[in-house]
Amino acid sequence: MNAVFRALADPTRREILKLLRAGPRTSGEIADRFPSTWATISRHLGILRDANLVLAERDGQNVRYELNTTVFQEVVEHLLDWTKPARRPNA
Amino acid sequence: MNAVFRALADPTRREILKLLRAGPRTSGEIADRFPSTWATISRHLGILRDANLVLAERDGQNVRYELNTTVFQEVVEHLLDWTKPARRPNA
DNA sequence: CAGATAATTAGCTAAGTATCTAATTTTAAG
DNA sequence: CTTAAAATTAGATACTTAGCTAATTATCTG
Repeated sequence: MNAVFRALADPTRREILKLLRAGPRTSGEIADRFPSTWATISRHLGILRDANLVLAERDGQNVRYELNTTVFQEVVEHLLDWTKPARRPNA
Repeated sequence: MNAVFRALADPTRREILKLLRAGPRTSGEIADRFPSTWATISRHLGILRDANLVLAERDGQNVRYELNTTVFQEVVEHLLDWTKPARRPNA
């Protein structure tokens, strides 16, 4: 879970995730949309992959990335927990 | 919103938030629970405060910190958006 | 296999951050 | 006003990370 939060801490990576909401994209398609180098974007994608926020699948010469919505759900549940007081009312 | 995600990226800060789920705590009470120095915890609290994840209120010699659940809700809604596909089904 | 395209990895640098100790502020009590 | 307790801020250092260029891997095509 630490990797997830660390991955979400970078604005470029959050933009990548936002882009992927529209559907799977190849590494190159994603890199085209950002001012950074392809290599830099590739590194970001690696971090998102390690955090399991995206899934990667090679398709010939291309690598296709897509959102892993399951992990998002987990993060949301994690945070929702924090909006409620803890079980024991020991405040 | 960037400050919020950056604040959540640190495990110590997430632990502090978890602790505050049980109710408001003073700076000293929080610092006691962690191996780091009081100064370090104070700095973490400042970051959480800047991100609006916690609210601080001075009470005599003490400063009382409490969760700002409103901001948590916002983060959750932010993430929930990402679990659904974007409006235009242009995948 | 050779060449081209897609993508990642390696190595480096600059900027950011977590932590510590020491100094400073703030409030309360004698 | 002086001392003490609570908390933050300042300054320094070690570590991490985002970004670049260059090199490398992987796949396809002729």
